[in-house]
Amino acid sequence: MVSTNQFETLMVNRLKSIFLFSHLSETDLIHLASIVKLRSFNNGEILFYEGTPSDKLYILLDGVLKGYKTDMKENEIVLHYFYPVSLVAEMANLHHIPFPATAEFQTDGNILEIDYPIFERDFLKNPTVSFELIKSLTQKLKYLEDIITTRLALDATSRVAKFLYENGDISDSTKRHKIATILGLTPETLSRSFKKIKILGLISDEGKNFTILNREGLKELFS
Amino acid sequence: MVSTNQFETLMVNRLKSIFLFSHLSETDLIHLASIVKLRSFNNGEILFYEGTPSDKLYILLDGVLKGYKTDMKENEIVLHYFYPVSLVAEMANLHHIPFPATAEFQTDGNILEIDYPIFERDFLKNPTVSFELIKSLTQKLKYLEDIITTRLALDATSRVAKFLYENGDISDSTKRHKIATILGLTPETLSRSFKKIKILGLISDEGKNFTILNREGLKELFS
DNA sequence: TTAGAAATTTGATTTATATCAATGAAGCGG
DNA sequence: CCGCTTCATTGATATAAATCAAATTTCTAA
Repeated sequence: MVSTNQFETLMVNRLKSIFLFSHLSETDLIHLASIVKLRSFNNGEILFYEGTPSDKLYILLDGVLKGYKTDMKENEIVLHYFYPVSLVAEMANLHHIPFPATAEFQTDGNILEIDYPIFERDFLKNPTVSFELIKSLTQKLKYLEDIITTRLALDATSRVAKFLYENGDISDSTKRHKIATILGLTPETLSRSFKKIKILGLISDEGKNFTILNREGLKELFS
Repeated sequence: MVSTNQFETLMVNRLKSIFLFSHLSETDLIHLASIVKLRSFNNGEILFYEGTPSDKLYILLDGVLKGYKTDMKENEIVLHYFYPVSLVAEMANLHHIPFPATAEFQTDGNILEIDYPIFERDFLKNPTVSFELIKSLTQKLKYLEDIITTRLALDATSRVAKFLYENGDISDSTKRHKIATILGLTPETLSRSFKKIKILGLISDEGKNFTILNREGLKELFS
């Protein structure tokens, strides 16, 4: 069996490999190691629910996490898919407010859970930490801006055109249902929009896969 | 006529009174004063347009500024009303991307314009500056989250109920048209929603002013 | 390889809200 | 105080996308 010290060393090394902590001193890392916990989740498990008070800061180390809100008809509004390594919902911590959305694992994954009050007191003033935090926050602002642009300013077909323009050939293997959720559409509407774009000659489909025939034409549809 | 030094002193004092810079050293303030410019705007003037490259950081000192995007039918999607003292669109600067929205003055006002590249190089690492920046960014994230919750997850009547719940009696003098814009509704729909809520007995109107009769009832409508 | 399940497409209908049109009420300058 | 302009309300209609219901295609596992 390994001793506490060995655990500590392992954790310190793991922490050092995370962008947010890469510039911390050895002393800081050891202190940090004492306030974090590694947790594993299975596909489908919930990390936290919308409205839950937040006193933990989460960093996604492995797996894919979906952040979503639920509307009046119990439909999911997907805000974001998180891929490792990301800070999750740090805004809630910083403002001491409940989590604004639900986070659900889409694959098996691992989370680094940090005791937030202590982290705030001892690490938030650190320039590298705050700089990385700023980067993460602005990235999230960009995502939300984009959701607003896409979902409030564009109609169904324009949203699909934008998606194709931005995600190109990646969409091949992605389930239509998932694309529909990302775009805030029903699968039926998505299908009809794909058809319109096909008729315009901007894409063609061989079987299940799309080929983009006219990328600039797609852009025309949403801008 | 005042000398350069007197101008500098005036500017330094003005800067010191801004939360973001209140903890800077005298040396820093003098340096900062050399990269800022004070600009006045009239009601209706545009500070920047959506899509314009951003190399200035703006701080709103006086007046009210409206941030909005434009949808496919040329409708405004109001993202935010800025009141002094606020950072404006810092996200664009931090990520070196074009402004994501248009900013238009709703009253006469004053802006402090900062040369961003120099500011980033010389001030962004300052712990107080970055801390205030984090606060401002998280505040904006909250606004955007709220827009998404309101505009994507709630129907018209629920949005109005939420607005009444959160803004209470303030709405008295506010033009219906402005409320409608904030909620992303047409004045007609807003009027019909008010009527529904009136029939439910949650509010009453004497002439132009509303009285909230059942605040908890309002909450029930949107949660 | 094939049967059954799941995903996608297509068509018909419904729904919420925008739009269009008209009327009524309130605020304002003379 | 009056007429004019702006704002708010009400009613009728249009529209985009959701929902409901099949039909068809694709995937999967025996």
